[in-house]
Amino acid sequence: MSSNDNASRIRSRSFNVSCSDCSLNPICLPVAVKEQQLNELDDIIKRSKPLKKGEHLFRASDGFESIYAVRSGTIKTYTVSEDGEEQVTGFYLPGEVLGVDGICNNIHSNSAKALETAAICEIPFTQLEALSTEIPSLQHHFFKLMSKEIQSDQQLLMLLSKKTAEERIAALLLSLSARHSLRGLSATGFRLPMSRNDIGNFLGLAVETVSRVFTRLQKQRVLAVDGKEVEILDHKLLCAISNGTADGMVSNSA
Amino acid sequence: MSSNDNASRIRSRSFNVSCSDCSLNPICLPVAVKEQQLNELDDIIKRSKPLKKGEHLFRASDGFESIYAVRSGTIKTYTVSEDGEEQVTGFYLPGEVLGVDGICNNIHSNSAKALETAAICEIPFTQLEALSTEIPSLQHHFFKLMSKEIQSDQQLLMLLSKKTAEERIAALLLSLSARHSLRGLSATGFRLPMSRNDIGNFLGLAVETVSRVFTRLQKQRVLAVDGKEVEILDHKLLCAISNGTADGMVSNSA
DNA sequence: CGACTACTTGAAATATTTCAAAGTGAGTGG
DNA sequence: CCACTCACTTTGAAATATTTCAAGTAGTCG
Repeated sequence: MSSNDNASRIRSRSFNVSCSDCSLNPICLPVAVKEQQLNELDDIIKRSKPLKKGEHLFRASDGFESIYAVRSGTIKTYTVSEDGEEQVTGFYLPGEVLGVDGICNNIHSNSAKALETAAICEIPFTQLEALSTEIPSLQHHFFKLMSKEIQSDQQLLMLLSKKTAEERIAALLLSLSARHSLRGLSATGFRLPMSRNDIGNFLGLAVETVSRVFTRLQKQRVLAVDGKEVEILDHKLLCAISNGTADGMVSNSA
Repeated sequence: MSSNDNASRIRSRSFNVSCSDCSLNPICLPVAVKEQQLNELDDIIKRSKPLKKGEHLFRASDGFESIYAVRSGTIKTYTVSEDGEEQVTGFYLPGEVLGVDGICNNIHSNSAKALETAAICEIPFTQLEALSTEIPSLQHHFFKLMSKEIQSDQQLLMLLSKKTAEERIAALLLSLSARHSLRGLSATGFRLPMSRNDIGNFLGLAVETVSRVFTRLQKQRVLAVDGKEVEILDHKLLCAISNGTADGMVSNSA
């Protein structure tokens, strides 16, 4: 609808928002750092001009230098297999950190691309490591952050190997919903920044299947979909679908 | 064949092998620690009596206290979804470290079970963190280790969403082969410590499919399989199969 | 406005699952 | 030491969800 919905457009000045002024600071790296040490973190963070839609933040096989926190917009990460197949490995919303896959070999194993205009904070890893030895809570936060990445990958594994198309899509929508909610945004209505293709790729489904599932979920009155705009009409049922308790709707209230 | 192949049997004394005496030290945590500091690492490691086949090292929802390094044997990790479905998330060979998934919520999200008698080093995480702030190379190693876990999960993702049954199994066999090789063991002949069921579960396939694929690969002379014993007869072809370059065998020598 | 890409829908093709049953192996107890 | 049981594995045939192929529609951008 609103052709002017550049909510995520970055005003030029905002390049230099410091962590202490950033609205994401309660869910981003700063959570791990005390007020007085925030400057130290702030000092190593580089904020360059926003990425435009389709631009790469880094590419697989690039040398690993930094990790990145999303300030606005959405980033998708993906790997390309030897035979050229693309696999989307994640979608990163504001406040989320990406690039940690590069640590183990000093080379990025994913590429990262902006799905829409995106402002990014770059955090040189060597400096972050140094800072982490000084600020144990930052070190700890980092361990947690990587652990969380592992967990979310593993949840996705479960999704891909066990679930039907409906379940996978329900799970993705619920994940996005929860993450929006964490950011103080609507948990029920939001815009999918990625294409159907990306969704299918991420979930291991053909585009056509994604499309069909959206249609089915609309017929069931679980969703209202209008292009990229999604509204969750029946959150409970969507949960049920996501964990295979659908149809009969055992409705184990909890 | 050899009914006495208890290569992995632990002699009672070996409970207390220190890191400096452990044959795995070039591939395990000690790689990150200088000779003189090895004692400090050694001091926080607990070595209890070996797990017997089927015993749990920890269970999902257990409080997270420690991470674990496998000294001998094989550990499988798995999660259980709300609806009770099990998903195998990994197999851990000697020298590999597991349990890091628990860091982010202070609760293990996986269960870990011995597939055969297994000796384990337990490393209390709080102490490891403290030590990591003192030994930057240890901190770095840890970041690497977790990063590697992320990468391997992501490779598995690719496997599950893109690949055929043949490709998945080829990839698993190649992974095991490479890891054996890294430990100085045969890359071509080894024993699968896990059941066909575990393989199928891990790869997102029905047991029957796993069985059928093994049979097919044998007919193609790629493998010789005798129960849990596997021999890779045609490594090159197995690689080709694993990345979808099979049949026509484009044989892009490299 | 036209060209392009993204999305949707239908019908046929297919790989894998599911169901069913038989074969194999290891471990236990007589 | 053999027989019995139980769990694991293999194999076949039918069922099924998803993919693939094909075509049409909608939305976007120059």
